[in-house]
Amino acid sequence: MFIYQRCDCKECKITKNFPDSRVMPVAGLLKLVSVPSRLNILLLLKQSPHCVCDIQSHTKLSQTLISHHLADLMKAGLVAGEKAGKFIEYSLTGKGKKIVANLVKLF
Amino acid sequence: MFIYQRCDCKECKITKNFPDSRVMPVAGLLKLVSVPSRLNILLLLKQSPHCVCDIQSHTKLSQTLISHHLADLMKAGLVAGEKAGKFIEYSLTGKGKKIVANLVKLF
DNA sequence: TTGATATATGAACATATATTCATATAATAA
DNA sequence: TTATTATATGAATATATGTTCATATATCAA
Repeated sequence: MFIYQRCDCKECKITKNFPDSRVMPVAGLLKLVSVPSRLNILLLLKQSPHCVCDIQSHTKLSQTLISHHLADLMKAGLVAGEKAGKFIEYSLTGKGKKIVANLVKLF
Repeated sequence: MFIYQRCDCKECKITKNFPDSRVMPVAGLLKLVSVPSRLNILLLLKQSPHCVCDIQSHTKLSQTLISHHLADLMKAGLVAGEKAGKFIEYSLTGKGKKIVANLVKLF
């Protein structure tokens, strides 16, 4: 077939190295951190743990939006929350730290 | 103010280190690479340069979609195209290589 | 020329999802 | 208890954008 004659990667390793099953989860993570408001929250948590109201005081984001984002980030395993009396301290998980560390290199 | 009393990061370095002007461009890049079809194209180009029809033969993406994505990736400076007769060979730029290299660490 | 291949592009469509709104729960303070 | 603070959550809305469709240009082959 003509097309394959012109193709450089004759063994076509790509689809083996990066099948959909591997690409999709990563794309999901990237989509999660690609939203400015969520990225801001992650950068805040990289500095130190914060409760929702702390995040509010550092940003222009609404309480509701922050809660939603934190829920999403927890579901993805990037963030964990620990109850501290009236507050809930949110912090990066190991996975979250690793990812944010890689992201910061893009700045 | 109450909120600041509870806040761990008293100097509030975050907004200085990561102002919107720095966060937004990165978020834009991340959004670009967070789309599975675009991420697939980048991973293909990481392997070696490809023309549109090569990418088509490696994926299930339509010619039109590939062209649109490549245009977007070029606009962002991640990809460059070089005319080779009837074809156009697309490859990662330096910036593109750097970013894809960091992304691969997330796999 | 004519036909086929390779690619680009603007408009339309479809869909995902960020954000807000209204409201509920839980804990603390008075 | 009541009032206030901290947070969560489902539904509704708003919007961005991925994808397709129709079509145009350019190159090469016959």
